[in-house]
Amino acid sequence: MDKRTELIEIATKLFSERGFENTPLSIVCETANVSKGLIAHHFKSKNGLLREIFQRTTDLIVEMNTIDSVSLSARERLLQLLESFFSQLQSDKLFFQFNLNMMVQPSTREVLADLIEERSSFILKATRNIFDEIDPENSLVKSHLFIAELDGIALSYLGVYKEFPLEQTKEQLIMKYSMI
Amino acid sequence: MDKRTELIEIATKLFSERGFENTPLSIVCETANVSKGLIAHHFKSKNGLLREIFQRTTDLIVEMNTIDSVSLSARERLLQLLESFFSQLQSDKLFFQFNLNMMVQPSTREVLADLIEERSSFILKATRNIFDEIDPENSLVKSHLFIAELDGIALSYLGVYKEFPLEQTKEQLIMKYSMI
DNA sequence: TTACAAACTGAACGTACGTGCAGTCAGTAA
DNA sequence: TTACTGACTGCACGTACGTTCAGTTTGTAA
Repeated sequence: MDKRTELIEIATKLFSERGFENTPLSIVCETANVSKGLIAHHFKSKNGLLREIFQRTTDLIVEMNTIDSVSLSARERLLQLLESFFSQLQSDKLFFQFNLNMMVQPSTREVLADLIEERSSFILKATRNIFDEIDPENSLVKSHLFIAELDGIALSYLGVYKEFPLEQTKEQLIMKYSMI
Repeated sequence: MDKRTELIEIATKLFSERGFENTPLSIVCETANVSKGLIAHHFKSKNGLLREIFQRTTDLIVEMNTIDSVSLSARERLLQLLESFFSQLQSDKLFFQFNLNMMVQPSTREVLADLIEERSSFILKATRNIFDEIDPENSLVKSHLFIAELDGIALSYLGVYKEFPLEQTKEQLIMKYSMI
């Protein structure tokens, strides 16, 4: 594999597991069997590497939210969104760990400010598209609440509550949003 | 004021604003006008300082959740909990910033593992007490969902969405949980 | 084969940071 | 006054880490 993309994959994993600040480049290099110089060459700096990784995860999110927006009712799209959220949450904890990390930590938030802004406004717009069809009057609040709900679930499931009942929560939510 | 508690207050603020890893002791000392040695003397280490701060915020949470649990119906307690959550969220952003930070960042999570466990199990138990009275069958799932909802709102309001409609969200939630 | 660019190495530099420690100073009990 | 304790200082040590850069290798087009 391309050393460049290999570096990105390895750094993504390490940054997710250990946090950005707590992952020295030396460990990234060790794991990838490259020299520090190569990272400078490809990404200019540690921050540069981070920004590229974050951008890639944004691309992934955008992709997930745009493939299927055709010819489905709002409720169907909502349920599909829930499905993909929960399956992603189960299959790729690190993905959420990474994103939560970046959003919450002040130092990374600064580095990524513009990219975070871009991503979150996209997510809000996509969600609002759905709720506009369901309850145009309150679509803004309901979108925010929906997003917050999912983020909160990820937060609880990821680290705080080891015994978080993911399956039952999913059922609850699907029930709730089926009757909307 | 006591230098010790002054140090705790200053460090709390700085850790909240800048994150733990990104706040060298030198800055804490500069702000408090003390030497590094004093921190070692009182708290043994930077981690020691962090643990004491975290413990104090836990005490605060416990206090908030226990004063009023007498002679009110479950629904009333739930609404009261919502009230105090939202008023706290508006008046003390840093409090939530700090706690989210500690929960999400892998390195601090490790340092605080036992304290986090202790705190979160307390919160779950307190919340479950309420939902046991409302819907014993699903009290576990509903408690988790409730907690996640609030955490998610804090997360959105705090940093990701500058224009988060806090007032309307509060109204929505109060409405929803009044009809429970 | 030559020439040039991109990939990549390795070592060195500078510095930022947590910890340890010897020592000063203030308060207090005998 | 003496002796003891805890608050507190200031410096220095060690080291971990990001960046830089001169130089080497690899790939590729002419």
